[in-house]
Amino acid sequence: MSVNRKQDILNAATKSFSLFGYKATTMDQVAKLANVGKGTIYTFFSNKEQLFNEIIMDLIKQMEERASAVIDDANSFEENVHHALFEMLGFRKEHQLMIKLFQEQRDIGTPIVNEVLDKVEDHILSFIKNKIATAIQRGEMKECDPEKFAYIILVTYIAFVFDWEKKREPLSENEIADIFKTYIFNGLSIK
Amino acid sequence: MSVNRKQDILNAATKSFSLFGYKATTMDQVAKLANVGKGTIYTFFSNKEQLFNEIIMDLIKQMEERASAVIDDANSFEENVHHALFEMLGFRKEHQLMIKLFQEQRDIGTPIVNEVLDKVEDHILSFIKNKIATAIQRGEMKECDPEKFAYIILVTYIAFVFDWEKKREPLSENEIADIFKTYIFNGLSIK
DNA sequence: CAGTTGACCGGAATAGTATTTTAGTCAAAG
DNA sequence: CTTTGACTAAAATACTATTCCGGTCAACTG
Repeated sequence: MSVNRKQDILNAATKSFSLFGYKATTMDQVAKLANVGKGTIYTFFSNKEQLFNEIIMDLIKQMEERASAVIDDANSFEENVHHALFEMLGFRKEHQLMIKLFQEQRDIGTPIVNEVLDKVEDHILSFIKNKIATAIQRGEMKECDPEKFAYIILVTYIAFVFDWEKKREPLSENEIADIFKTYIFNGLSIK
Repeated sequence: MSVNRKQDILNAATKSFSLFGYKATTMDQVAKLANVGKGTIYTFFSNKEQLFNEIIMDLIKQMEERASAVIDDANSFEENVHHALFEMLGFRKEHQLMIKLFQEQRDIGTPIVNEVLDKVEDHILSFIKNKIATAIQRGEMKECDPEKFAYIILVTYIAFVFDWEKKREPLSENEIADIFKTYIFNGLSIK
């Protein structure tokens, strides 16, 4: 018997959620994958939803770590935002669990999945908001409402990274960076 | 018997689509509302989808007329875009048929409705694109890619008019105009 | 006896089937 | 000729039977 059954369960559940989504993952499945009895899961997690939430919290933490890792105080605010956002959106685009959850949201609309993806978006938004507020304080950009500006940035990034290419030629990372430089940051940065 | 049965049918169908949506509107229903036999509908329209399309084409025409009506060459490009977009989005928000179709897209996802709403969006996009191209030619704004810029404008407007208020305080028309002035047009207009 | 387990329960989802509805046709009526 | 509504086949819906699954807990184990 493993020494860290809680982690085994988390790993098994993550794998199963990534492979089959939230709805199609059964607790029996997770128990089998984790080599524990089903009852054991309920000694660590009060129910399926809480198990899921714990995994998502960790995922958010990972995203923020990756985004932070890519931010360099030597760079301009604009460059940092771009790198961080690309890191986060790339994460969303590559990470198996995220992909599966987006599918599930589109195809089934499982309420718990909707909730969780909302939470992820909130975290990204407040991450950007903080960066903006800091940049203003440091005098790197003009005064503005960080919440609204963060919203514009996120909405536009999502549009270009995910929606644009549904009906048009996909854009490279550099093209998207250019779009932001030209249309969004252009009037707001202080040179 | 009415002299213009085709128009009667169009009116009846518009009413029914507005009230019940595309899927829940039956051809029997339309026939009854229009006071014609069901067969008569098929002498003017080859099928339900074509009848629907004809109504939508007219709707698009109406939208463009309203948008054009509100554009004044004496005003700045920015003001004109704002007024036109607000007119169009207001139209979408108020027009009974549009409201019903958005509902149907959300709740059922009827493919024909998706198609049609896509077409509406395309028309709005190319409307904005044209305005941008003209503004550039006239030297009212800096050189830029009209397609991408139109996309940014539409995406951001939709986000602030429809999505922002799902989780936040709704914004007034003036606040939204200000947001665009501050964050989007700021760097692009030529004063 | 603390920690673990899987058989078991009830409600929820799904599959299978019967019934109804509806887009489109066409022979008859006007 | 144009108009019509009864008709048809296919699709949608309602209904029922069956399976599935989250969560529990009495029994088991070391």
